[in-house]
Amino acid sequence: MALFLSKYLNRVDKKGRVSVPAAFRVELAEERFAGIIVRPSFVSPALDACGRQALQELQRGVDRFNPFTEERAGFANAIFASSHPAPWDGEGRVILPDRFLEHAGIGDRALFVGLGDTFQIWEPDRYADVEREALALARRQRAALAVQPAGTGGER
Amino acid sequence: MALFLSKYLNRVDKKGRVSVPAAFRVELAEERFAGIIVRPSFVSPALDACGRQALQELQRGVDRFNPFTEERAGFANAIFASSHPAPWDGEGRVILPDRFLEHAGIGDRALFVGLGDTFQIWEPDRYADVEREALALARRQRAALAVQPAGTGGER
DNA sequence: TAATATCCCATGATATCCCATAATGTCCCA
DNA sequence: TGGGACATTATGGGATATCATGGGATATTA
Repeated sequence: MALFLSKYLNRVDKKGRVSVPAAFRVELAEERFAGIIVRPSFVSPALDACGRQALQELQRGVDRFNPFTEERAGFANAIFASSHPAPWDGEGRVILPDRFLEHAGIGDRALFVGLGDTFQIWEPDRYADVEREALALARRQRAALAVQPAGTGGER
Repeated sequence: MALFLSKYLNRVDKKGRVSVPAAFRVELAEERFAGIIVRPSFVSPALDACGRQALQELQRGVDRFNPFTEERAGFANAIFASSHPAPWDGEGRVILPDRFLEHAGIGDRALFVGLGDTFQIWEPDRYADVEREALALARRQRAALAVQPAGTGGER
């Protein structure tokens, strides 16, 4: 399974292209689809990204709901309609839709942030604040992480 | 299997033609029938669409009902009788029946919305409301999706 | 034969491909 | 262990292909 680590700051050129960090591309090398799936985060001014397989597994999750129900439609809209496939070119660059750049406030710099099985894309300055808070929270709650027995997890 | 993602806003020209987004056509490239199957959604002012194969799978769902029951007839009518095959031309455009356009309130703009294994076609302004509610639902109920088995998560 | 749909070609905008380059990393061997 | 050769990466830009769109000409159908 993919494991996205560390942070990478890349430029958005005037054609709108950004390099996906080589380390992230390696994690996705097995995928059929040569690129990433991006969507605006529900909760932050940032973009969530992952490989296509991860979304296909979500499809199975949505399939559990009965067809023609509001619940199912709601989730499908939130997940699939807002997710955009961004294939990369020969150099590993993708183009992000304008509406996504606006959501994240991204201009000509994009910060790729590894989050384990997914990663995010941030406007660098905005991320700096969030990171400070995240670290503080992690310090306060570190006990909660330590005690989880191996394997049961599933919850995040 | 086909996976329809993202949203695409296309124009309906005065001949009634609309381009099916290239990304969607790629998902349907394997199908025998070169086009899409469309029907008015029976819950929203929108059109449901998919490839021919997906409809064949719905057929199997309907087959579970006993023949000659009202239930079965009801679904069969709702699904098959109201489904219209729309072949695309050399440029990937289809013509939607007038009564469908009326049902969805579509004038000269059509928004194609990917919903995973199917997609919908909306009048853009009408869809905006749906999207807002879907995102609100997703924020509230994030957990319902994240906990799906296999532990792959992917959602945050 | 009228109305409609299909085919075919043209066009501008946009994305993709391809090549070049500088900077950084990596490797290998003295 | 040092240092030079080589590979990889991020980045830039020009040429090319694709896409959505428009419209005329031809074929279908009622």
